Amino acid sequence: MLSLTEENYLKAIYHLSDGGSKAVLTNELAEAMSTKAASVTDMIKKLSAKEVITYEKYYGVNITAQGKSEALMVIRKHRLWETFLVDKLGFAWDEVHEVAEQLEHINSPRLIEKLDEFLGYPKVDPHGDPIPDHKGKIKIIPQVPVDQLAIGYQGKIAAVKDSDSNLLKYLDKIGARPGVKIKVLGKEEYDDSMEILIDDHRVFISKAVSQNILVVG
Amino acid sequence: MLSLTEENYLKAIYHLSDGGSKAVLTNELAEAMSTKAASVTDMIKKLSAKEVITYEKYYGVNITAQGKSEALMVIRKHRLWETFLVDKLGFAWDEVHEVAEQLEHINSPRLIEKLDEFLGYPKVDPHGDPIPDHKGKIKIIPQVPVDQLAIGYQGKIAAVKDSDSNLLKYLDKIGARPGVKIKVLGKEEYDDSMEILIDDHRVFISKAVSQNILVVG
DNA sequence: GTATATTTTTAGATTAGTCTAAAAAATAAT
DNA sequence: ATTATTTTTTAGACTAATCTAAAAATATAC
Ligand SMILES: [Mn+2]
Ligand SMILES: [Mn+2]
Ligand SMILES: [Mn+2]
Ligand SMILES: [Mn+2]
Repeated sequence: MLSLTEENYLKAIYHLSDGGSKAVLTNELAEAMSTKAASVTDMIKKLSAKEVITYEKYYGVNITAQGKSEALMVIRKHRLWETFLVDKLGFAWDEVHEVAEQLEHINSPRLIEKLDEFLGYPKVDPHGDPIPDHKGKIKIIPQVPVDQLAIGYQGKIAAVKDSDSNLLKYLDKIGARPGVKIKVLGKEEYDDSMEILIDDHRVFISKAVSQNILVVG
Repeated sequence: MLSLTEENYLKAIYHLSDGGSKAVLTNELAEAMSTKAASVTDMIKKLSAKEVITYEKYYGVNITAQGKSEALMVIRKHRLWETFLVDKLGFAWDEVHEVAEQLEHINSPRLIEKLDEFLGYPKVDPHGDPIPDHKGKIKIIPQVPVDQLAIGYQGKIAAVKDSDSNLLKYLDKIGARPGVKIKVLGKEEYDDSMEILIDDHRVFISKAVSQNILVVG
């Protein structure tokens, strides 16, 4: 059984390791958790005692199969609750992340199964992120940020980064939502800004924005 | 700002004091919180520092106006979530209390207002308990437990105690739900059991049961 | 009205999560 | 191959919430 804080650490480790494919360093975890390296060292000792990660001194942490499964359950809850807030309660997509950060820690398997059913077993959350199923299986779609695309690329927006409310408000304003058509028209070498077509609408976006829009790779 | 534990203590104080109308003793609070008197004394000091209760050594605690308002907000959330679980997710009424104990601590005023709207501004929860409105106003209906009724009493079930799952399953089986007609036919002096009519259905109930069915006083 | 029993409070410890400051290990630079 | 820098770990301390055991206050009994 993991505490709320342990769940948050584990989720961060899952994300920073790209789903378990690489080791996570103490400092990047400290950065992600807005805490100090010393606190991270303490916590990773506890998490490795609980066998959700493995830990080699000075070389970072790796998530175990069990840890991955627990992290995916928290992510499942987070994304189901975000979907509920948008689809059923009429929240805007920029208002849900903070509340979901709380709701993801509610412990009731029955609640999550019922919620999933109530929502019609959604495959993705309001930001385009895939929702793990009740077995913890997640369909990882390889996603590429728009700033890495070549001129002339045509495709569809797969997802957007969901943690910054102001970014989401802006993306909504320019119509950059999952599923919408996108085409790269030009790149400005000077400041890495881009000219793109969103649903046949021409817009100029800064690098800070292009990094946060993801298309299918 | 109150911690989760502080919220739980305050809620217990509100209930034990009958909504603020009498003082609560250390030991009854310890009993209600399944903890030790020493822990209660510590917590009481913190709560009175936060001015949600007043505390006189050896004479128990009283809830302040601010404390009452905060307790009512937690109760509002608890009962709205219970209503959501039953009405929208299809939970049985004996399955919701434990989950609501967790959900009641989610902090998001917007979430609660949206949830209230989504549920159609319900007046009572699945167990017949009144739901405080967004101002914290609660319609206190004076309720009397069935074991205190005289033979011949006729009326309607107002509410049932909601914390024991087995009791609720049994009440459901005999049809004892809020709003259902009830009539007292007889009382057995020997064991305080009663013969009652529930929706024109004759049943015998023990004292343990009759204490947990409430009618309008 | 003194003795006994009950209730409540204090004292001292424990655990989870966090912090700052200092030591140790690993990496980079001369 | 030393020295310097960066990263990570340890050491020691703090807060919230809990506990047991002992002391103090209140209530009850004779
Ligand atoms: Mn989110
Ligand atoms: Mn999301
Ligand atoms: Mn309840
Ligand atoms: Mn209830």
